[in-house]
Amino acid sequence: MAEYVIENVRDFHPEHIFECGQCFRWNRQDDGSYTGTAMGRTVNIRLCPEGDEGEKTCAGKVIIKNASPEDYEKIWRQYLDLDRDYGMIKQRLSAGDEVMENAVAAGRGIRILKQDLWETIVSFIISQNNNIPRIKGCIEKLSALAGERLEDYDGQAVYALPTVERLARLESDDLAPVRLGYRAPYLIKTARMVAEKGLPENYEEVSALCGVGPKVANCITLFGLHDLSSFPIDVWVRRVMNEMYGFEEKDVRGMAAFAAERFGELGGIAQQYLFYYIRSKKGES
DNA sequence: TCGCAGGTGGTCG
DNA sequence: CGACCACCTGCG
Repeated sequence: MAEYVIENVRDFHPEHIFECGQCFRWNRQDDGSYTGTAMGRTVNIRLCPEGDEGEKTCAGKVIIKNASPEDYEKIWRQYLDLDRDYGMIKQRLSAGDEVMENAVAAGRGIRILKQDLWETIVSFIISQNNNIPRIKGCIEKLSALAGERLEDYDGQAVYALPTVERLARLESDDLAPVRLGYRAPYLIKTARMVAEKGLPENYEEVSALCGVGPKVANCITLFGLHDLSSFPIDVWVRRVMNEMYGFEEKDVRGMAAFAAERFGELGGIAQQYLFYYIRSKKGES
């Protein structure tokens, strides 16, 4: 199987990237690498740390299994956001902010993936009031039920997420095997809205979709529209803001205003460090 | 058993 | 507006 090797990558760690809550179709392998499907392709991604500081700074070679040089230039370079200087971003976020300094140290290899807009819409509608293993299961089942079959990987059948058109023609009952619960009608309604009016282009249009409130809308603008200033506030971020920045648990307005003021255009990236940080701390206890 | 998991839509006052 | 509250589902 073809491998593509990227030399001298910095600030990149598969575990941080694929476990920081931005995506649901990447799965950890025994060797610490991640296998996943995006943009119609299935690949495996791993980091080989290099140098004395390699492990600490997340620097080294990134190896993409099942990718050609053309795939890399056309897909993965953008998808993995490899042209952005995260070292600089981390420095700016950490300056004068001890909480963020620790968060950045915990999730130092995070990068914000440039995901497909429709995929983020479907994924984050499913994510509401739900847990990550079940979200992943739902997305897999939904793809197997109504998605296009892609090239097999490792002898396994792989399916794309259902298209807007396909989903728009289905009824909620058709999705019963996916076990989406009350989210099934949200998904169908949203697919019909998008089939009718096209994909949303800003926060307001994203918010108009069915099953999309402020939290999911911010996830979609951040991960699907690549607006890095978006700052999704979920239970975990509320927890960090409460425990580390001293906000009242329910003061979401105050948290949003603080994030806009403190993190500005980097709000979304800051959110990912905070999310990864608090979740990794919880895993320790 | 029952609360919880990356919230939202509907319905009150 | 803002504060409730029901809601599919599966797991500990």
